[in-house]
Amino acid sequence: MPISDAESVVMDVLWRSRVPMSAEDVVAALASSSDWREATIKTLLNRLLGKRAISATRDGKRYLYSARLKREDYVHTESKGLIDRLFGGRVAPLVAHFSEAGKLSKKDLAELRRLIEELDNDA
Amino acid sequence: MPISDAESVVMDVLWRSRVPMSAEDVVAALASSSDWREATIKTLLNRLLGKRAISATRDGKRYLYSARLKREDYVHTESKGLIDRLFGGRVAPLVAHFSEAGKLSKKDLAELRRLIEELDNDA
DNA sequence: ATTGATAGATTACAGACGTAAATGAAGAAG
DNA sequence: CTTCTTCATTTACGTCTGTAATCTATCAAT
Repeated sequence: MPISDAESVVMDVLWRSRVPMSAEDVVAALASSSDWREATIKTLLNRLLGKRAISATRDGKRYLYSARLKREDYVHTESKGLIDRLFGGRVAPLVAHFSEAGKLSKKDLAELRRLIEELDNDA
Repeated sequence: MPISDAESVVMDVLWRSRVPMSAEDVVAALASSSDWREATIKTLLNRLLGKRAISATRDGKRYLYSARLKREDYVHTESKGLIDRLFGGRVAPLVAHFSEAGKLSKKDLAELRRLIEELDNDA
């Protein structure tokens, strides 16, 4: 089952914490960046449980939630999906697209150069 | 308004044709790659009209549809959205991700090398 | 003019999503 | 033991999506 946009925001909170979090913790973590009511966040936690993207272990009265889906896997699925749909499944055309749109920063450029070089050296 | 996945499949057909197409043409173009009923495609065309992503000009009995939203713009919105959400808004980390996952083909590598070189030369 | 075909417009309907309120159960307080 | 509090679970509800069927208007044929 795919993780929805709203759900992924909650996942982000859990991914950032290496420790299991209570619902209250999650609510607190999102207090500044979102204006979701607590009930909304509870719903999202439950849907994520249903999708088995997170797990919950009882801690007395409440539960502690932690990510079960790995961020890397999520990122990969999403990215591959987009690259398959829009760029024929290859990464270079995406980079070319951003290059042509003038959307490659100096930093990007430098990092890409370093990456390529590194790959060339070790292949 | 965002273009949905199903709608984008119809857009693809229109993007590929430099000529306006009738609904029947679109149905024909999708016959092999999808198993949508004609009614479904009509619905999608109408929704795209509603979103003003395509335009229709009467041609006797029927309409001829053509893309109004440019593919480049669509691709850019989608790609930027993903890169912002998952890679801090920069392209290089996405490439790094695929590199680490061992998902950069020889072809990708070569193309990236060429791209970087070209950008270096002209900057 | 009536009838049949055809293309577009309207309606349908279940599931996902964003957003949340209401309810229920279990522990804390008195 | 009864009551309050606090979580979690259930229910809600409008919109969007995927997927179509049906209705309607118009053009062609008789």
